[in-house]
Amino acid sequence: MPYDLIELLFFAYKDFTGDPDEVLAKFEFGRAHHRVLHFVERNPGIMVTDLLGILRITKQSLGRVLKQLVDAGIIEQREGMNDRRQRLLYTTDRGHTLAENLAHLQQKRLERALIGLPDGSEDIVRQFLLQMIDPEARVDILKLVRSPFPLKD
Amino acid sequence: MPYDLIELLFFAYKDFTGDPDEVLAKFEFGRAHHRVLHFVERNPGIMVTDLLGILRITKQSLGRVLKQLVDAGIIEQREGMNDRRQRLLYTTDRGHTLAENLAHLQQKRLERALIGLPDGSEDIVRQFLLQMIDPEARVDILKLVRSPFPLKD
DNA sequence: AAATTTACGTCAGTCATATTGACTTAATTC
DNA sequence: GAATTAAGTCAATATGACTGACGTAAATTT
Repeated sequence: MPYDLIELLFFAYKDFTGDPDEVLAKFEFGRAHHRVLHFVERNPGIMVTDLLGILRITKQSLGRVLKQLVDAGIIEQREGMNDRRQRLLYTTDRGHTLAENLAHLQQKRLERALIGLPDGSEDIVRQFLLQMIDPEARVDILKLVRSPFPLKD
Repeated sequence: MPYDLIELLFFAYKDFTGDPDEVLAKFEFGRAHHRVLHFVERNPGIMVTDLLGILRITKQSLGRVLKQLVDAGIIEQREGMNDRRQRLLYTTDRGHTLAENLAHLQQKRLERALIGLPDGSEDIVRQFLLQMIDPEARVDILKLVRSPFPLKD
């Protein structure tokens, strides 16, 4: 039925990722770096394996991007206290600042998109987006995003 | 403010494009082919130049993908009647069928995502997505998507 | 204590999609 | 006739992903 929503989502997502892209380009980083930075920022001390699981990419794909972020002083690796095989990931101060800047751009766009919509629209959009996700993945993603509202699943 | 929406949108979009990806893989096509096919299907007889404008990619990027679609009998090129320089693009019967299949998958997912939401939610989502798009681009995109509802702006 | 598994990293090669810049051909417009 | 436009092409490059294989150290299981 809703044919136009396909296209609106396509263009909306394009602009949504476009804001960070401009900033990242100055650092010679791409979207892959953004994703890594974002999820490390949101999950300080995350294991490499778990990050791979979230991003659903291979170790090799992550490798290069992560190395560049570490070399640039954006992300820091610390040995696990319990398990010394682990290289737990944290953002540095610089990394934290960059991550906040990027998130801010996207939050601003989301806020602007909600302006003028009826009360409760944010929750409707939240619910909509959750239900766009494969049902099996929703529980895991809900834990990850720590959504501020009770979402009936 | 809404931090979780960033991540929900990320995962939602991933699954949204995931459905077509599986089908396209059987044809040895990728997402680039899908985008071209989609907009040709929706705008039969579109000029190459206009398609480039919609997708915002370069002629060279389009070139390879378009050639593969033409070779596979998915898209057809016809000389413009008024202007013989033009190679107007149309889907073939096969292309039309494939495009419908792919759109259907995405429509189904959108419909499922709207289930259980209050009346009027589809319009709220539509408005939200439109407002996620850069303001300057909205008018052009509205013409393109031919949205079934009057969108205030 | 030995064997297995896990966490992480790396080497090598490949593919898809995009880019920039330069150039050509044919047709249309001024 | 000159300039512009529509489309295509050549060449080189970059990003971000993949597969497959292998290595090392640490933890866990047997």
